[in-house]
Amino acid sequence: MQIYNTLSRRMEEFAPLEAGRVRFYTCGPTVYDYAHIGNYRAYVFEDVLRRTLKHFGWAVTQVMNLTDVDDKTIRGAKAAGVPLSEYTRRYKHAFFADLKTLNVEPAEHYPEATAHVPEMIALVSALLERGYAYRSDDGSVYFRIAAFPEYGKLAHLDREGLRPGARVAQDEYEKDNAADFALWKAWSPEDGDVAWDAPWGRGRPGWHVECSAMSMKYLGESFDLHTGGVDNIFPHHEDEIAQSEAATGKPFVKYWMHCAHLIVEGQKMSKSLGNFHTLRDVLERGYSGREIRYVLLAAHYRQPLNFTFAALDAARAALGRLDEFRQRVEGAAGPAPGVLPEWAAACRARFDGALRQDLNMPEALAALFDMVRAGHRAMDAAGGACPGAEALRELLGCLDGVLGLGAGARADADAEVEGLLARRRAARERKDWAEADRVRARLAAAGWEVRDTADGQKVTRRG
RNA sequence: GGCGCGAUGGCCGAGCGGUUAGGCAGAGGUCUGCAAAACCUCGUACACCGGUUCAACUCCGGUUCGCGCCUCCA
Repeated sequence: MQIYNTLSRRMEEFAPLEAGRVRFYTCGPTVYDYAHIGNYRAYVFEDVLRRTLKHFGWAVTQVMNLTDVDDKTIRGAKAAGVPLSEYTRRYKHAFFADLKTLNVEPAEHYPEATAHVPEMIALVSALLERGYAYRSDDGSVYFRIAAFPEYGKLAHLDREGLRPGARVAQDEYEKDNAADFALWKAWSPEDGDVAWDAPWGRGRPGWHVECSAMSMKYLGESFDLHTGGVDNIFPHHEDEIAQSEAATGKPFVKYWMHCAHLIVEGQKMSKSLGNFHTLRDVLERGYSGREIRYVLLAAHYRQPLNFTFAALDAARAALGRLDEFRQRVEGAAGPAPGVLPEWAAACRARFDGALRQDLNMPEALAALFDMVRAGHRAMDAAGGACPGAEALRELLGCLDGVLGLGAGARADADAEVEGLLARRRAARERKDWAEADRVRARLAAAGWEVRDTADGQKVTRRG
């Protein structure tokens, strides 16, 4: 498959270092708060990527880190008056619950920063030994970018472009060069009891070194794929490359993929605009994880995505259409395996082709919807019969292995609903349309939609 | 200032040098007791100005507007 590699800024044919297996690292959350839908766009993108790799037959080893020590987590724990680990545990659990809501497949490893400090210390030691890092008077350790000529190759920044910006913290006067970044931060009183002992002093690891140490531990010194949001390109991923390649002398990552941000109702998501949404917020408005997932994956990952509630409504309708088709196929499926109809085979080819083209999900979905139309038409023409329904059902499952949209909630009618349905059936048999419509209205009020089909009444849960 | 991205029909959102993207919403129709679902038909879409070309939404140049990154935000 073709993917767009941020490193080369062009499309490349994807070929993992080891045949048949993809080693893949994903920057995970900093667990200091609930993640927002922008974060989940990245995680859903990575999930679709992971599922696509598996769909094309590669075995996948994916690692997603959990940053559970940094300025924000320390500050949060302090404000809450609880130990750091207790504070972050809550958000770790929330994060995994959210992934489940969005039907994101679990990665193979979720290493926590606080559990890998020895590995980070080893990496920093190697960088010190090789002359790529230096200690400051206060016991911090910095990476010397002047020692790594390729610094800037991912972000395509030259050193001239790295002038000190307004955001450089004032307390970083210890650095030789303003663009040098911290590998190790010396303990300061605000850190409280959050500290580890290193040969050069007490403190805590810098953020970038965490990803280098943990990715290389689980995936090796060189691996295939590293992903994240575009905002991670610089400095985070640039710094990871510098640290890792300086320490090992080997290429760090072969392909880098970054997803664009999302905006909300046409505007940048921000708390002051009141359009900052966590996943929980959106669920509370009555939308399902499945609907949110649909919206997040329906745009190409390298394009900014405009997240709107109108789009969620459209997603609900689109998913309803998919569910309708699936149910019709399942209803038509018999025991004979059958042969996949031609229109379905065409869809499969087009769907796969779209994925191979740098994960073109809009095109893949277009293929799916075209198949839905062709399928209904074929079944209508055949009086409801569907030759090859078994094979078709299997295909739908296969495509959903990539999409992860699953089946709609199949709520079972309870006794009361069954009773109403029986009443309506009787009314219809004696052509008492007024009574039939009254019962339908009652069911609708209870959230059930009735449809009269050739096979009798069918109810579906609405809302 | 540096690097980069975008502008598509009411909304979302692909794409390609010439042939229907797709979804949602809307209009008409078929079917149905009525609905619903499904199917059929319907929108003279590609920011603006030039240029290249037999042909440009698609390539090139410029303009306007918007956006991202330039030290720890997916």
